[in-house]
Amino acid sequence: MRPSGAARSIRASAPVFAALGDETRLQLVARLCTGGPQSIARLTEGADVTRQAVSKHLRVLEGVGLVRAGREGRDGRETLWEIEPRRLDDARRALDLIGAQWDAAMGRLRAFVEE
Amino acid sequence: MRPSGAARSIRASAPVFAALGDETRLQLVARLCTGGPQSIARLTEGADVTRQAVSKHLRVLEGVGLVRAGREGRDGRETLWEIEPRRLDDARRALDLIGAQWDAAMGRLRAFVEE
DNA sequence: ACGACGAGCAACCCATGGGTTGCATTTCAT
DNA sequence: ATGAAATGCAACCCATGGGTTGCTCGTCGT
Repeated sequence: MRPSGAARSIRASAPVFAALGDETRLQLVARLCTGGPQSIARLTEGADVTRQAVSKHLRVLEGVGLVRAGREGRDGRETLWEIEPRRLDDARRALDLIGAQWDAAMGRLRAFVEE
Repeated sequence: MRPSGAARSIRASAPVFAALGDETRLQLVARLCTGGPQSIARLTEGADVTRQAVSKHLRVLEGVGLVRAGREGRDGRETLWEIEPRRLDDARRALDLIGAQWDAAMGRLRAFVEE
């Protein structure tokens, strides 16, 4: 992959990091991972903010594709939200890419010094 | 590691994600990885913002430990900024942790279904 | 049919954040 | 010594973001 492609791919994942950058939101995705699909009401207990705040955060996470409003549970009034693990992988890959570039740079440096 | 420990560790890395969540900042760390330690002036070319903006962003990155103001170059007036790759690893580990919890949850689900 | 539950919508508050401009400071080159 | 380069500091602007409250709406249980 050409560096410019990598750079584009990295820049593109900034919104995902931004979404993960809020403590409440990060906690939400963590809970959705451990606890599986959950309703807003259930997510609100344990979060120290209002249900509305949780709702907003879910919309943000949905906006960057980290979370999805799944099919409703058997209870018609509640909606179950679930993680979209692929997006999580994307973010991880971006970090891997950056780290790899760094490692490559270190390798070049060592090669240069030992030359 | 107990789940509560993992949760704490995950929450703690929210600021790092927040720092990476800005496109300009993410680009900065990418460039610092590929290009090695660089001065503010050099980083400013190629970034479509003011030198002051770049400076501020570097402070932010420094605040979360993603970047360090290294020893000055041979030119006494310029300061070289370099990546702190350990912090990058921390962030990656946090994502791994979340992903692992998800995978474990999926494993439990499959086990339950196939039971 | 009525009350409780889950959730959406809208308005509002205010702090933070990204960005800029202007000026001061140190260091280097000539 | 004088000017240019690299940076810091400070004030300011304004948009966004996280949070709340109040109300409405659909749905379920009884």
